[in-house]
Amino acid sequence: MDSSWLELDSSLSFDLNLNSQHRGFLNQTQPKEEFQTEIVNPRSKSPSMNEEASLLVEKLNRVNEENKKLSQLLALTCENYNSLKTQMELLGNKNNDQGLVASAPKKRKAEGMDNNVNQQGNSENSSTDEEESCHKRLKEDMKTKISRVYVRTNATETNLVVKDGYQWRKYGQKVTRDNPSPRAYFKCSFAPRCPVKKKVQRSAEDRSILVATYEGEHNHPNPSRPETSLGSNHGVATLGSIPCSASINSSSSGPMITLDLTHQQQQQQQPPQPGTVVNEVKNSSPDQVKSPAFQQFMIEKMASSLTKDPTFTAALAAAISGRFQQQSVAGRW
DNA sequence: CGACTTTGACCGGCGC
DNA sequence: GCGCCGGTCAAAGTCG
Repeated sequence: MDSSWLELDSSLSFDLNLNSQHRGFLNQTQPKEEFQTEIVNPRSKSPSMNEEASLLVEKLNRVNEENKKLSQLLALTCENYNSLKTQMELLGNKNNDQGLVASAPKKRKAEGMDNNVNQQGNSENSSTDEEESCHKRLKEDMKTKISRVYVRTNATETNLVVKDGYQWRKYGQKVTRDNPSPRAYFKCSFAPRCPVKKKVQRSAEDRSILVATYEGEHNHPNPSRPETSLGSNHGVATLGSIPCSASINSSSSGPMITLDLTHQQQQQQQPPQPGTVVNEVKNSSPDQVKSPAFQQFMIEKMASSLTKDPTFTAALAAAISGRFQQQSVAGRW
């Protein structure tokens, strides 16, 4: 179990569950079949429109299939996570019972390392690799708060700029092995002692998506962020006790719904992401956020809050109808 | 002229 | 020990 696995897990859980919840939301108001026929019927006037409609239905079914597959993958991933977590807890308890903490990897220097772990590390080599990587990850989590933001941009653009309201100074750029796009390194330059760093790189899978990785916490307020600077179709909702922001954007690839579950956190340390189309943030420190139970709770809260929020439903309806209008206009030309 | 960007060099961790 | 790789430094270049 390494951090990349967890990142995948958390991103999947947000995106996919959101998807399934959207499906659920749509199903609540209109069963899927009806939803589809509503799309089809107005277009049954001409054969070409019929064709187009059936293509759309086909496409919709394909997407639904894909969502199902991904949901299954997510379930499997959560299952794996659960079992690993249980194992880790068992190992942790075992170590606590013995008054031991797993020894830190020998090769690593004690950079920002938890003193307890460092001091108690001893010559005993009983810990497994898995254990070591778990502890390494935990230490890293303690050391820095890491969050990721995905921003859709023009794939042809070459600049690696993610506008988030903070001032950044670029101090390096590298081409990494796993991604042909260069990775840019930024430091927060607004406050002289601000420790926050940012890495920006285009996604290897989708070059139109910029992946910004934030490390650390700003020790100053966002210089350019008025509290109400959310975009026109950006709204702030509360999922139970969990504040978040939601926005609907019409991009070239269609209306996309953004849920920012870190709104509360961002008010303190992370900037908002105006224009963000896909915004997933992994705050790795609280264990509870990672737990499947918590994620399930979040999903349920999200679903109920979204379906109850008239602003959201209106915006969603507008985005969907806008998309259909776009397609029917495009189909005519 | 100062602030910022670019880019090759350098450093340290890690795997073999 | 060696080489690879990600991250950082710092001199040179660019821009307003």
